[in-house]
Amino acid sequence: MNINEAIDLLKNKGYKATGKRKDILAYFADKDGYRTAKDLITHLENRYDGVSFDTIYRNLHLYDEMGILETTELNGEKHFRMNCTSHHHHHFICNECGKTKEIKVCPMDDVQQTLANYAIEGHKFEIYGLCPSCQEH
Amino acid sequence: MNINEAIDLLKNKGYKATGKRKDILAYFADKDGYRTAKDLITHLENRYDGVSFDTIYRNLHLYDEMGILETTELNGEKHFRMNCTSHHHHHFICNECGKTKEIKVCPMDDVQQTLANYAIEGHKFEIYGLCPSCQEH
DNA sequence: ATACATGCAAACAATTTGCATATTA
DNA sequence: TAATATGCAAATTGTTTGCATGTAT
Repeated sequence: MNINEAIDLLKNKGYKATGKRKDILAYFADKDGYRTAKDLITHLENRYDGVSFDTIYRNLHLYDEMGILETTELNGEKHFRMNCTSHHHHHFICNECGKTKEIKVCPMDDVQQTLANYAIEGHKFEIYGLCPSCQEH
Repeated sequence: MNINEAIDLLKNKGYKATGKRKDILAYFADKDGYRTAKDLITHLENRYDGVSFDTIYRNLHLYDEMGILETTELNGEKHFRMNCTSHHHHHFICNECGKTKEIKVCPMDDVQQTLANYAIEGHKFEIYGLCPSCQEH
């Protein structure tokens, strides 16, 4: 998902592509890791006088529902990143810098038959640790 | 991990096996799913006049650190269940009743070599959905 | 008796909401 | 202009902490 696709999606659904909405998209577009609402607001404060958490959260939720962002919960805080809808995959998440590395393996393949009578609505497979560069400290 | 093991562990580490600590253990001992602090307090309120979240949380954390309980985070709330230290495994978690089903497959086996230069500190593999009985609604 | 546990009250942090105003299509 | 977005302030929810008191060993 890139910025223009996301903006089109917004417009098609009757939402307005405001400056802040675009800036939020731009913020996530060039990051390869999960970021929190706090990360985002500190970034936005540099270019706007007043940015409020309510707007941030409203838009993060909107983007999440629209599938523009993906969400994960870590230490009681929600973390967001651009959604790569093109192919299903999972992430290694660095505990230090938050960067992610894509994992192509999806364990669900091995588990489907084990859960034959269960209605699967979702799953999560995440690996935490230190990426190579964060180990050099 | 059963109640008596947990109580011994407490005592060995110099902690006291108080009535509430035992009741908390008893609460989790016969559940096969994750429960929240709120679940626990509603249960305890029936047998105690005053139970406070601070005590609950203090003990849940203690049990978590001691490895008596395992924790997962779901919808901004921490969920706890008895830790089955005997063998490493994962869970299907019912979105309706919270019950879990054990999954023997661990996807980490397939991923180790992909992350050769990464220091893995933990991982999470959880499957969400509806268990067979919760589908009959 | 003494160290650990608890309750109380209050603080915290992340997130959400109502409502009036501002902004985009 | 008509519908949607935003800011403000305040409320909510989940969780944590300090301190005085209570309790298990």
